[in-house]
Amino acid sequence: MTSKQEFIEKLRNSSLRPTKQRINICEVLFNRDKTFHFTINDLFNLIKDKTGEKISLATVYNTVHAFHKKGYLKEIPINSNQTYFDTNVTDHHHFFDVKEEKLIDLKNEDVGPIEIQKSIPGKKIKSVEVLVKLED
Amino acid sequence: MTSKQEFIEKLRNSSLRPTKQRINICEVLFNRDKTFHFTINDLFNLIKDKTGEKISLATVYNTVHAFHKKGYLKEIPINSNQTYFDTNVTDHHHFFDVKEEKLIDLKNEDVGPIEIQKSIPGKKIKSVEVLVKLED
DNA sequence: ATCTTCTTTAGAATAATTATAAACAACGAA
DNA sequence: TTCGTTGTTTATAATTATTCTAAAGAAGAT
Repeated sequence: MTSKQEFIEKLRNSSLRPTKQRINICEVLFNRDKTFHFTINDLFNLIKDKTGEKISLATVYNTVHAFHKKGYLKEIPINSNQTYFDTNVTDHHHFFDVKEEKLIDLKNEDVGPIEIQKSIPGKKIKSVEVLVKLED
Repeated sequence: MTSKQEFIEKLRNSSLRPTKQRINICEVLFNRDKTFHFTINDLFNLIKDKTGEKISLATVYNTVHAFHKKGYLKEIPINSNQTYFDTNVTDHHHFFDVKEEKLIDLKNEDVGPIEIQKSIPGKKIKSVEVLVKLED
């Protein structure tokens, strides 16, 4: 359980003004034990349900993008009609159950180290992500 | 160089009627040495340029989806505004240049072996794909 | 307090994709 | 070949996720 005050500090330290909306989003996203996969729409509905306060969809987009940019959220690379985000920003990978359209976390120790032996001049590696598709 | 006749047979064998449009798409997609990454829009423009015949965007969508379903195309799992497809349906990995929105193939030997040490009961691994995002 | 800057917001704009339904083309049987 | 059936193409409309806009509001600094 993280206190509201800690979220406020975290936001300030990130040059993000601690608004009511951002604090609410923090509570929904980061007051959790387990990692959390979500879409913008999931989050939008959860905020209404959990905080009882209304928020604009645009603000959810703005905030998620801001958090993503600051490295507090990670985008999960799967093709879907909606973009998925993950509160677990540590290097880790995913199973994707194709039939059930469900994401499952892979702990880092579940996947051996990945060596990339090719490089592109002028570019550096930003992330290395594995998607393991599952079938029955 | 694959002949038009071979495409016609391939289509028939897949219970897809060999229409002029589908054959044109086959020529653009599969008459190649190297693997080919594309979006629907890329393909739509290429068909106009290469065959000189007009085609409806809806037909390109229909056909790409049909080919994907039959396993002749693979969807590349990146989050982008557009969906990318690949004519190389074998397991392989990709660089994605985030700035230029460009995909680059990684040969299998460019990536060390990937060990997945977790399994989900009742499910088996269908594919293991690595996406390496690049930045400047 | 006041001024500046950042943030929220509703709604409009954009853009990829999917749905619709009428015209058309391929197929198979007679 | 001709006819009837079924599958396909097409233009266009509809849908949907996301981004943009510009005005109102809130936070921070002086």
